[in-house]
Parts: sequence; structure tokens; C-alpha cells
Amino acid sequence: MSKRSLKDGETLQRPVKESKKHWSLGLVESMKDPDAVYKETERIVVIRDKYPKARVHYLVLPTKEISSIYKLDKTHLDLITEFGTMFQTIKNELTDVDLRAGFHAVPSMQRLHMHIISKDMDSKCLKTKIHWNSFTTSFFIPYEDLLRKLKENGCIERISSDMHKGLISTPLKCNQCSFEPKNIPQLKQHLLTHL
DNA sequence: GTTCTAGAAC
DNA sequence: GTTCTAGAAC
Repeated sequence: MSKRSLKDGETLQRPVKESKKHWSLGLVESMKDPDAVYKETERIVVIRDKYPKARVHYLVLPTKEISSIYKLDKTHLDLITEFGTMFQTIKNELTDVDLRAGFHAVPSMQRLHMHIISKDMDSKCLKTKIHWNSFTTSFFIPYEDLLRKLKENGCIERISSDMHKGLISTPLKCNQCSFEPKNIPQLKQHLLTHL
């Protein structure tokens, strides 16, 4: 016995499973979206982060399919050097902002991407401890460090699962002073004092 | 990566 | 009672 009668057009079948792209392909989709693209060269694209974690937050990606930093080898040194040139270009254009460039040690989204993010970390999209720690602990691999590792080792070594767990559970600490907030709302309130 | 929300923390 | 965090999402 059905619990209620069906409305016009309604069926007993579940909606046909949408062939929706997996969320981890979101950056690759954004690269095709003219509204998201900030700059473009033959080899790289710069997009605005859809959920910026600071007042300025861009992503630099290769047009070529490279899934993550763990696929890099010495043949990519020119490409990564161009990432650095792009970072310098953007710094020169935004001289009133303190910008950092780097990569997440454990990226969630596909396609190699370098974050260019301002130090303020003032954003409504910054909501969780993982968000915070992914930019303020060694979970964040500065651009120069990654370039050096690639030159010296010819690849980027994965961090251990224990290291990963440790970094994302690091107690909150301000990225501009020694303050240790009790929780995220307190951190966000405190960040305003550094503006 | 985000959204949602149960239940922990206050 | 309200705020906040952390885990599931088929």
C-alpha cells in the first residue's frame, strides 16, 4: 500500500542517476568557466578560488593534465618555474597585499594547483580547523620549497598518514602572532585585529 | 572540496 | 539552551 497518492508527473522510480561529475573535478570545470579565469598563458591558467579562504585567493594550474604534485618530475621544472613567474606578476600587480604561494601536501581536488593567498585569512568561507591548518602549518608547502624539492629529488614525496592526521589536528594558532584561540569563531574575531 | 546535522562542549 | 565541531555523504 502506498502511503499517499502520486501527483501528476510523479513516478515510483527514483530520479535517473545524474551523470554529474565528481566534486574533485571542480577545478578542471572552473578552468573552462570564463567568469572564473583571472589570467591565462599557453601553459597555465589562473582562476579565482570558488570558496576563497582570504581576501585574495587564486589558484594556478597547468592546462595540461597533471593530477597532483605527486605526478611531478624534473621534466616539469620549466612549468613550475612559470608558476613562480606568475606569482611574481600577481604580486607586482597587488603591491598592497601580503601574498603567499604554495601547495597543499594532501590536495582534495584533482589537477595540480598552487594557491596564491593573502595573509589576512579574512573570509566567510574559512570555517573549519582543516581550512586553517591547511594554510598555516607545514600542510602548506611554500612554492620555493616545492621547487627546491623537485630540483633536488626529482619528485615530491608523499607525507605519511600519521603526519597528515597530526597536521590537520594541530591546535589553532594565529598566523600573525602567538595567540592561541579556543575555537574558530574566536580565531576569526582575532584575525580582525591584524587588519 | 562543501553541506548537513547529531551530539559534544560550553 | 545555544554554540561549535566532526563525520557521513551510495
